[in-house]
Amino acid sequence: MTAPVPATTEPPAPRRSRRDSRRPQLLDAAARRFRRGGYSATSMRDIAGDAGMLAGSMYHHFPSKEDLLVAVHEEGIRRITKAVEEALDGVRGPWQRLEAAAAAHLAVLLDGGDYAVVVIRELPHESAALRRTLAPVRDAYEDIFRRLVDDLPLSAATPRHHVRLMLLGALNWSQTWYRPGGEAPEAIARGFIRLLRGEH
Amino acid sequence: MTAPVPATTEPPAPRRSRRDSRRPQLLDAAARRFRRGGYSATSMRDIAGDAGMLAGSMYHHFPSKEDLLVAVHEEGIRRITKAVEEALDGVRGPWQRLEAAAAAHLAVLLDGGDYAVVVIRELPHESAALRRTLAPVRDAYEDIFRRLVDDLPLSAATPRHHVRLMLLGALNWSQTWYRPGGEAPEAIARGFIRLLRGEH
DNA sequence: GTCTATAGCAAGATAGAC
DNA sequence: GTCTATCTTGCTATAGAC
Repeated sequence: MTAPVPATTEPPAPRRSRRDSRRPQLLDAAARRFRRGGYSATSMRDIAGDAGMLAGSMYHHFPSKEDLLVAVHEEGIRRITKAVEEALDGVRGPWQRLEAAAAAHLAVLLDGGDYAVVVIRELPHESAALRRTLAPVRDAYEDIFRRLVDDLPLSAATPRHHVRLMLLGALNWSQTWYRPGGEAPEAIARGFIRLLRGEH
Repeated sequence: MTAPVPATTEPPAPRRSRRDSRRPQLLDAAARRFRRGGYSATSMRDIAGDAGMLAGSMYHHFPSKEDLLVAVHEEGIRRITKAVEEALDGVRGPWQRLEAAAAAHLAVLLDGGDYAVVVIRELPHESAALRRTLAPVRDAYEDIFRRLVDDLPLSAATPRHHVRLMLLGALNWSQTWYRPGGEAPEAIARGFIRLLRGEH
């Protein structure tokens, strides 16, 4: 038996019932549907059907459709934050760090599945719960990029918020034109950073 | 009386009944609602109410909700194309032309009302009719920027599609963070173009 | 934990009076 | 051209059997 050590990694993880085994599948199905059709156009029947159950059964796992959206958002932000922080680990040089973060952001957004796309595209105007609960978490994520841009060696006259907004806008918009099999996320990120550095 | 000259400007304009006077108001209301709440979450009753009529009455003007969305898109693309072409008129110098187009695009998107926002954000995954009918028109609009980027004096090694995608992505994404009263669209466009030119 | 069954409601759309 | 009234369908969510 493992002694009750003070856990530093792996936070307590909200205690749910012993075997809420279908919850991840429901969340996956929801993320996929929300991505493809949007939140409003997706029905609980759609999601339940994808997970192999009937609509009524979902309410054992999630109390409402809105809670489902919040859960997808939480998971999406968790994944994208983790990916970016891991990509930054050990990288030195301000431009190199910005490029690493951009590449990781893009990789999760374009190849990392449905959660991140929902976070980026399904804006919180859908739900008041989303705004209240998740706006701070989103802001915390954007702060990573704010700090990376602050570290760049730019002239004092260059408005740094333009750099951040331009890069994040270009990255986030990419999910509208990207098609799997095209240019790799790392290549796109490298290209965008090169342009920002004025190399052309 | 005007003789039936072969019209070159002002295309025939789909003949509707003599006094379809409420149609513009309905279209305005729809654009506003689609922008704020999204297409799926907006009901015909919402739109009709905003225009001061009941839901059933709308069907005298538009045969379906989807037709309403298509009409909003058409009008939005028309406005944004017109604004950019007018902004380009008489401007010389490849970077100056790109900046003028970017500023006009941004001005319509941020201060120009609801139509353009719907065009940009309410992507055609909503409706098969949108994809078929309007994808070519959207592509034609993007071609304006493709040509402007082709005219830039860049080294042969610079991938020009990165320039176009980065700029349009940054511009289109701006409607997620822009707040009226902040930096003017022209200033944002100028800042983005300066970054692309490598001036920092 | 999933099912059947259904309550309760709002949606898009139509018919016909005025 | 707008109204009233309504049809039909689909939705979220709940209750209770198994």
